[in-house]
Amino acid sequence: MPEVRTRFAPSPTGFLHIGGIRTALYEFLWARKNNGKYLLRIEDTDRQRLVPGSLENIVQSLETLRIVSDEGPYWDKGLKFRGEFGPYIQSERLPIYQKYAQELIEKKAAYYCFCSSERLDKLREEQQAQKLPPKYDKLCLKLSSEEVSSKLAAKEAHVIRLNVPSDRIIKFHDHIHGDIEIPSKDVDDQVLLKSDGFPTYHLAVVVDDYSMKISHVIRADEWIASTPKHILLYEAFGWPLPVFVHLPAILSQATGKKLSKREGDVSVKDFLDKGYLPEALINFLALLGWNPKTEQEIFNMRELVAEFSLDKLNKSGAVFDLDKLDWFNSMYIRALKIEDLFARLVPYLVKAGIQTEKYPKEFLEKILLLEQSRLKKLSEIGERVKYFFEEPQYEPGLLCPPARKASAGPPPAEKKSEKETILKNLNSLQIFLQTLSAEKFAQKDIEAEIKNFIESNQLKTGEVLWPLRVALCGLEASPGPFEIIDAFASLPDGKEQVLKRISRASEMLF
RNA sequence: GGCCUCAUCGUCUAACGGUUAGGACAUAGCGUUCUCAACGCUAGAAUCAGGGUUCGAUUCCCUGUGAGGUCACCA
Repeated sequence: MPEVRTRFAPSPTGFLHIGGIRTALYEFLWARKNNGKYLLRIEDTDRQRLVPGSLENIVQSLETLRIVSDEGPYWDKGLKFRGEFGPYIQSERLPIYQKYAQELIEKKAAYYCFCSSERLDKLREEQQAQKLPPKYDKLCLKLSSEEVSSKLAAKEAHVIRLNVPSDRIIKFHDHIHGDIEIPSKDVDDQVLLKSDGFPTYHLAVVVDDYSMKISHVIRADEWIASTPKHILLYEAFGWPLPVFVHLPAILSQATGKKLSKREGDVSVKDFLDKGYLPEALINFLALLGWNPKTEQEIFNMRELVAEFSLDKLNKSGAVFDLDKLDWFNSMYIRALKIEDLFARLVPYLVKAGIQTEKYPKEFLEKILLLEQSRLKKLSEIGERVKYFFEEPQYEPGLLCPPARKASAGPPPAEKKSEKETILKNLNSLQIFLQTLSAEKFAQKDIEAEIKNFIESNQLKTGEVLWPLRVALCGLEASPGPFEIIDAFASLPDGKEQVLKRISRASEMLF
């Protein structure tokens, strides 16, 4: 069995998008699983669509996600290359493609075409008007060799086209879909070498996959329709076929169609910026089109390598479900150790305008820990912990706890007396807390102290804790008051801040 | 339109031709609880349709329907 060699071959036409990542992931996993090689190759043969910076984005996105290539470009304070089958950028391999294109001409598997784009457009229009599938009419195939030579000598613009026979059934085997047959009459005489001397995808991919000894061509299933062209090329060259693995598409939640760049926010960078962890993204994507046939859902990269198999790949397209991604993300956020949580979250605090350097690390760690199990995305942190850094703004009415749902029957209690109770509780709590030393504000003490206070004064828990909590954070939903006080306690003026917020709440109610 | 591919809860998906069609996300309810989150329990929710083959089809075959992909000097 030859060495397993896979490749991910994106075009630098923009940010790497999420579907590409899944393809790259499967290629990577399959190579690792078989102790083979996974390589990255850049397919930049379309000069018009090149987007500056996208090559760097692709390379860096893959590295962030730990999909590390054995050969191809990588980033190390600049773009570098490794591997013995280079160059790994197609625009640097032009002579190779031209040589092979010549070979195809000689073998009569391809021919020169001098047709203008105007003629091709017109031809296409006519065919469409007659409801025929648009195809090149092989006009230039009728040219004599003398005519071709003189046109070439006159430097007429030309391309090289694949000469597709009209009467064949082209068969190939796909690892996921099984045998696929496509009549050659439905296959166009594809341009292989463009008039600018660059190859099209079809020539370049076949030449490179062969030259780089690729054993498994794993790619999106939108390529199935053009695979017959590739088969014809392999045959013409007399090269052995790689294993084809056409992956089902990732579908948009909104449209049910193939996820596309036009829908926005599908680039890896967007997800990373929003605060999705690379591990969560990988885990989620791995399960979109593949599953281990067990009930395990959480996989790290090592486990994925161990479990991955091409046989467990799915046939049908999978909808990209953001809710499920959010769930994976929150699972991974919760699993983070405090140092890691701190390192990943602080940049988002900074982004939210919080001057983190002004606060003790212990304080910041405590508030991050408070939110750890509540976050779906890292980017949510700023808004959630804002109240620690500025006076919370809220309506006085929020200080009164909402009626319990259980007591649906009787009309809401008289607001006024409730308000008075809350005010009274807040005031006596204030006095009580003043008598406590600042050290007692740490959680294990403050919880006991306040609970004791409630009990000895025969107060209702909800009528003390709710207003206290709202006074501290100004939010309907938040972590518990003891935890919030505990966080404040790691500030030099923590006690004062807590008391100040309580007295402010009292004033609002008064 | 031609060609190709696909079809199990809303979503991701399990199920040697024999299961009360399983799990997860989401949703709802309950419990815990000062609120939220987390956690625990519970509920509803699916085999696209019609024909075969078979003692028996989610599973195999055919037809239909639906969805997606593709038909460039783009990848």
